[in-house]
Amino acid sequence: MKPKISDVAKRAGVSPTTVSRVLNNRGYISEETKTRVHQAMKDINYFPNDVARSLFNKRTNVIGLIFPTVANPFFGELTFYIENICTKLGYKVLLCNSLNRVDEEEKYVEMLMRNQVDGIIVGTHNRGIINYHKEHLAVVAIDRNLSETIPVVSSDNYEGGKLATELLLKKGCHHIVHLNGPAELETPAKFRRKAYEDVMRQSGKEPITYEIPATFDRRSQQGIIEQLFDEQVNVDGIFASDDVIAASVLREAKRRGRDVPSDLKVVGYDGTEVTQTLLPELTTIKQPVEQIAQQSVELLLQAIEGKFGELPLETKLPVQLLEGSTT
Amino acid sequence: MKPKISDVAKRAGVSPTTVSRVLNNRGYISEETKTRVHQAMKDINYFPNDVARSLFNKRTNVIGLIFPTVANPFFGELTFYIENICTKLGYKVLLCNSLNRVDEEEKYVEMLMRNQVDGIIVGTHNRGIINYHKEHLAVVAIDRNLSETIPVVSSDNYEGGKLATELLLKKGCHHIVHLNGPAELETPAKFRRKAYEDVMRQSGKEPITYEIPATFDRRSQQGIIEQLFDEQVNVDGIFASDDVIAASVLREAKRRGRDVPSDLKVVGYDGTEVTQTLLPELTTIKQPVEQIAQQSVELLLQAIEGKFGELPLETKLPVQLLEGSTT
DNA sequence: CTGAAAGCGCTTACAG
DNA sequence: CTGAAAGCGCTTACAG
Repeated sequence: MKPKISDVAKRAGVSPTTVSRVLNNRGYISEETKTRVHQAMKDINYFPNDVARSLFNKRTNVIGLIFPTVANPFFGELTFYIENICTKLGYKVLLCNSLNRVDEEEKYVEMLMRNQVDGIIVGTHNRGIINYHKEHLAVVAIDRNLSETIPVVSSDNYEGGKLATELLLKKGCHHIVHLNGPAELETPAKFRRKAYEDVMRQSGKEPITYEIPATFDRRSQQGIIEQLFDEQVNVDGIFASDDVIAASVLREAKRRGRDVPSDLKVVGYDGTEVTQTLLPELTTIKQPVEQIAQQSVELLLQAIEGKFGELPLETKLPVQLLEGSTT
Repeated sequence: MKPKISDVAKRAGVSPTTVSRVLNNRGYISEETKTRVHQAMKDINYFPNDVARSLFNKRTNVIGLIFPTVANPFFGELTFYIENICTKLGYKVLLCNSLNRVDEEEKYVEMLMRNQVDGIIVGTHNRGIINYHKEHLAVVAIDRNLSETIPVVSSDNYEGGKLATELLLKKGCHHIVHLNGPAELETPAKFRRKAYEDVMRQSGKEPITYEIPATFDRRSQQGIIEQLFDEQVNVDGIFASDDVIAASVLREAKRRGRDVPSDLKVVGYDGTEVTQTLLPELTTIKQPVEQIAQQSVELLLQAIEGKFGELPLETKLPVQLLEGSTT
């Protein structure tokens, strides 16, 4: 059996109350008792049971993370930073990969509620579920508009879309196509699309957007990309919704004998460390991943402390154009 | 206030005991009571508190994951699969990214213990800590020998190292260098090195291994790679310890005007989806990531159920050579 | 078929 | 400075 507080108490010859006080450094305790208790804890290799503590305190110091998949470099890196920051601040991270499937997300949210997490950071697209439980839940969204009252942290998507599109124009592209997630998702990524469309129209060009399903399913992504090449035979510039998609575009281009960048120019989005290492040639818009993590956690902790009204509903962080050799 | 079982009981006009029974589907309850209780739960939007349940049951259904960093595609993908499998089986995942730092791992293990996780899957190198707590802990290691009694799941590292080295030889390389983690870590990856050395010696060549620090620190990785190129001026084949390192090698080769594959051939290790998409040219040894996840979770659950003696201490899963254009 | 009581391991007023 | 009691929200013998 694992030792408990009463075992420590017995061995130190004090009451459980006193052991608890030593543990929490609360109230006055004589140095001598303190030492005896500490020694007893060591002797029997005692560790406090945080489950019991949480039950009493109504505070678990656990936060839930719901992302499509940490297998994607952007979410992997984001999760890494968030977890690190949380650990430093005494919070633990319960991880959920929903692949953007609505039914999964529903189950995850319920699971997190049952486990009494103090808050949730969400990077998936589902609006309804969170709202439903809102009263009891501190929530921050990353790059998703979940509701009118949930703070959103994101990169400056409009600026990113603008930088990407302007670069392609500057480099002489005439027939530029954009790949983006489904329009109905209402994510701030729609501002990437908006920027693309604005810039295109300003220079008298017709914007064309192909929509990639949100399910992170390679096959359907590949399908859309092939469709794009099939239908847009004159395409000479592609602004992809993320770097992995951009990589698939490069691959398909190669397969079709299109030379990059002379024949076709490609810009991605995200610019994670891994992408930068594996595919440094890719021109991309770099999101400030660590800053996004930092801001999200900070806002969430404030929400947990009950400072709802004072939280900024929108936090836009600066992007950076990284020019490689695909443009 | 969140509703609790007694609130449900009051509204349904029964005792808390009965509500608990309905919740757990235990014992005989009249259909009518069941319906009334369910209705009451709906009415007041009741969710069971799993913290209280865990306290009573001495079972949290949480498992801890300790990996260097989910920002690395291999661990990101592995974590994705593990989390998905766990969720299907009713387990939740508490995530820890230690970057292989021993002091962090120590803190993480203690944190997981305090949180009464049912088991831990470890993919970091530290031996001591886990042993210390062993009595109370179900543990499975991925690609790490943590102790003589902890089951290890890994890809067939020897076979992988053999395939990689033999391919480089077959392609006509004379001066092949291997990059691997620190030898003192005692990970099964040392069999990659062993295979490399065996194959080299069998063909009358001198094996040369450069050691990459385990800290996932780009700068020091880059330092070693530059050192390799500086010192091994005739190098015409490199077998890297993972795909990200291999990508850095390719980059450095380019910087130095070495043409791949005519001038220098490169083989990586891991072959994750992301690598395959971002850098399909890379020849690599593909680990069966999903199988590794599946096996690890299965073994851990068996360990949790107390079946220690019967567990295989070594599970080696088959690798696959993926030939790209870097060899 | 249903309920009152005790207890999971901890903490915090309250009393001394 | 220290301890006995009550309670966090749940579950499970035990009794009826």
